[in-house]
Parts: sequence; C-alpha cells; structure tokens
Amino acid sequence: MGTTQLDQQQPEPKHWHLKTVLSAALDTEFAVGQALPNERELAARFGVARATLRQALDQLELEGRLQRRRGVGTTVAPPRVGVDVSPRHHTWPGGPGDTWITTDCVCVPPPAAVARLLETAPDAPVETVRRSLVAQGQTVAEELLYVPPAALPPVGDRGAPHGAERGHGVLARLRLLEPGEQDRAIELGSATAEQARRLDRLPGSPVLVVTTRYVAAGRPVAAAVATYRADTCRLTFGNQPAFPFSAS
Amino acid sequence: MGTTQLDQQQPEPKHWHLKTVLSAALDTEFAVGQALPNERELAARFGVARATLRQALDQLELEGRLQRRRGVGTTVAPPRVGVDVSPRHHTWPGGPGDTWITTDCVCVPPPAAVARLLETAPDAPVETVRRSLVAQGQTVAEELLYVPPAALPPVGDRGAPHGAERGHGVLARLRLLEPGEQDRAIELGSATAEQARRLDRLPGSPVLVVTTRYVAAGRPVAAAVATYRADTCRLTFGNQPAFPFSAS
DNA sequence: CAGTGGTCTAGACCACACC
DNA sequence: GTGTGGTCTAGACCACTGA
Repeated sequence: MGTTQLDQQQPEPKHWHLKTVLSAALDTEFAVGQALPNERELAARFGVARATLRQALDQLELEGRLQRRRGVGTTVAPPRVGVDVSPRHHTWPGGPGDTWITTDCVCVPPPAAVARLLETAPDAPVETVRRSLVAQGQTVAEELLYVPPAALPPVGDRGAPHGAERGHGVLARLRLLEPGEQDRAIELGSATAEQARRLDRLPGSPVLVVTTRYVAAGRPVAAAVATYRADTCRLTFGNQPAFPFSAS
Repeated sequence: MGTTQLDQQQPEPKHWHLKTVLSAALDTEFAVGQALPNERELAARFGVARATLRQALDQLELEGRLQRRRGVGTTVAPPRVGVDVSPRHHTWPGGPGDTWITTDCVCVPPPAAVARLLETAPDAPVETVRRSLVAQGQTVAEELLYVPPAALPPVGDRGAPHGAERGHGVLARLRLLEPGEQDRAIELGSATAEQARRLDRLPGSPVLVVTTRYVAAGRPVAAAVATYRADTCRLTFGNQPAFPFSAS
C-alpha cells in the first residue's frame, strides 16, 4: 500500500476512489487474515477524514473483503463460504445431510408475515424451532422454522416442553408427513439485535434472508426464515455446490 | 410521526433506535409513494445530527423500505418486486418466457473470474452479451452473458459486428446446442459506477449477484453474471414465483 | 433559482478486547 | 491500563432536480 496521497481530477467521490485503491492493495499486498493499519493511521496516510475512510471500509466489508472487529482491528477476510440452498423437493428439514443444529423450540404466535404464509390465524401459536448453521468454525446462519401444530400428526407424548429436545420432536413428527413442493425467496435484509449477537455481528448487519414455504397435499405445512451473514456467505444451487467466483 | 424527541435509557445506538421509530411510523402513518420530510427537518425533529439520521435512513433504504433520490427527496418504497430465478434446467437463456432485453454484444477477453469459470485462457476473447431486465417500469437487473466462440456451432454468417443484433445471433446459436445442467450462486455485491448508472442508483449500491454456469456435455459452455438491485428485488424460486413476505 | 440528498471534515466520546 | 473500531456532532460544500 505504497500510496500515501491520492489526487483526483475527476469529481469522483473520494470514498469511492479510496475503495478502489484499497481493493487493489488488498489483492496485491495483503494475505488472508493479515491485519490492516488502524483507521486513524490509514486516514492520515491517505489524507482524508476518518469518516471518509470508513465509508470505503464499509464497502469492502459489505463485499466480504474485510473483517472488522471492535477492540481488535481490521483483517483481510477469507473467501466467502459456499452454502448449498437448493430446494431439495420432497424432503423435510432435519433429514439426512442436513447439518443445521437445533438449539431451541417454543410454541408461540408467529410474526404476522409468517402467519400469512402459513395461512393460519395471526394469533394462533405455532411450533417455532430455532436452528443454526456453523461453517468453518463460525455461525453463518440462523433459521426459524414455523410449524402449525394442527399440521403435525398427533402423538401421545408431546415431548419436552421447550428447548432443543422439543425441536427434535417437531422435526421428527414433520418427517412422518408426505413431503411436497417448496416455494423459496431470497432477499437482502438486516440483522436484528439478537440475530446480530448470535451471528457475532453488529445490529443491522446485512444478511441474506431465505424464506421457504413447505407444502404438503396442496396446503402449507411449514415455513422457514433463514438469515445468512451476507459478508461471509455465498448461497449456491446445483450439483457442484461450491464453484469459485469472486465478483467485481 | 408524532414523536419529536427520543430519550433512551439503554445504551442502544441512537441510529438504531431512530430506525425502529421511523420503521413503525412508515407502517402506520405513511402510504407507498408518500414523501418524507427532508433530512434536515427530520434530524431537527428527533434532536440528532443529520449524519445520525442518515444512518437510520441508510438502513431503511437497504431494507427496501425507502427510496431516496438526490435533488428530489425521500419517499416510501413499494414492496419489492419478485423475480423468478429458478434454474430451469435443460433450457438456455433467451428462450420462451425469457423477458430480458438484449442491449449489446462484443467479443472481448472476460474478467479473470469468468475465464476461470469457463475454463478458457485468461486472455481469450469471448462473446459478451449484455441484457437488462425491466419490471414495473424500472430496470431492476443487468446481466452479462459470456460465451466462448469455440463452444458455439460454427456458422457462415457471423451476424452484425456488434450491438444487440450480434447478441441475438449469439443467443440463437446457443439454442442450437443440447442444454445441460446449471450451477448457480447468489451473493451480495456492490454496483460498479456503470452498473449503478444503468440501474439508476449510486455507485456502490448493494446488489444481489447471481452467477450461473451453463454446462453441456459435461463442459462449461456459458457463464452469466446478473446483478439485481437489492433494494427493489426479491429473488424467487418455485412454482408460485411471487408469494408475499416482508421480513422483520 | 431554491431545495433536496450526497460528500466531507475535524473533532469528541463510547464500547470492547487484550495485556 | 492502551488501542481498536463504533457512534455522534455541527458544521460546510457539492451535485442534482425541478419550478
């Protein structure tokens, strides 16, 4: 990063030019995991205010190039991890090959949007299973799976009153049903305070929200809302789940 | 938006609390398309600096709740547009039901990442077709489709030297091949300056990058990199391409 | 032209990690 | 403690839109 000053002739925003310069430096002069100089030093080195430098770093972090941790520093991020999210039709979550970890389960009224998706009454309680996905030593996603009790086959023993135990029970009962189709959507969202804590990020961090509706016998029987860390994940489909690509 | 001041007792960031308050106000007191007060007025009304207010607005814009246009103002955004991106195996781009508009085509060496995907030499020129997708009167996505000339069936007339004509020719020749599987990945990116201009956004705006590799007879024959406006698009899969969901 | 959002500055203080 | 990134302020000027 030999550059010390940047002189622009074009009315191109400083933070944009800065981002370009830093991006090139990351490619040529830094290794994955290596620490950058601190923000105050970088700002001084490029002759800009710290806020301007931070705009550039924000961009690079959004693109998954950098990793910033309060009290620690800024390091070069490893390539994004590929996570397979192909809708495998005619299967239920928690089946073979599913590496999500069930962490909790309660039976409460879901968010309004979920109730609409499940076509249940807005205040009707549904089984709410929380699961998380760990890849390369890091929690990269969290999922809430919603199942109306009415959709599940009745059993004598309802299992544990709450917690992971109960979650396993719900998933097991779900697998007794004949699976059908899935509708899925992906959009950009931002992490809630609690999600951010569990994903080791700051509130409002960008996440990829994957919403799935499970259908059996023509009726919705479950809905899942999974939030993936947008900075560290690449969602993949198809046979070769992780083919390499770094955009831009 | 009756709130004039906000007093926090928790050490919750101001911009976060502000975002929550504004979000609730958008739900209850504003209609789609309605203009918000300008930033200086809003900041004064909530007793914060304009930069802090802008942090909150940035978030809401990222979530697709707001639409900001320089020189004009800030308005409440309509719900995101659902765009079907299911990999329809055994089909080529430009086939029936494909509503993308071919705008340009040149034959040049592709970015290094694309060459790697296509398993061609880094400096080998490939047909590069640019297409754009319009939904609800707005360009919501742009795609670059890369096809190595060697993969296409040879023809006597190579068509126009460049432009949309040439692009149509490339797509037509592609459809003569036996289609195979597709590998697809989705990740968060940021718009280049040119993309941003064509998508009517600012440089660095968040986009959903959909990368597709088309395989025929076990070999990669084409690659596509599509960038969707993350603020206005929801990518959908499955039979019912647009089912409603608004997260958070 | 006036009004909007976008950029930028030079500070200050806070929350957190690590020693 | 010290050093890091995160938040916040109170200004200033610029680029753009539309009357």
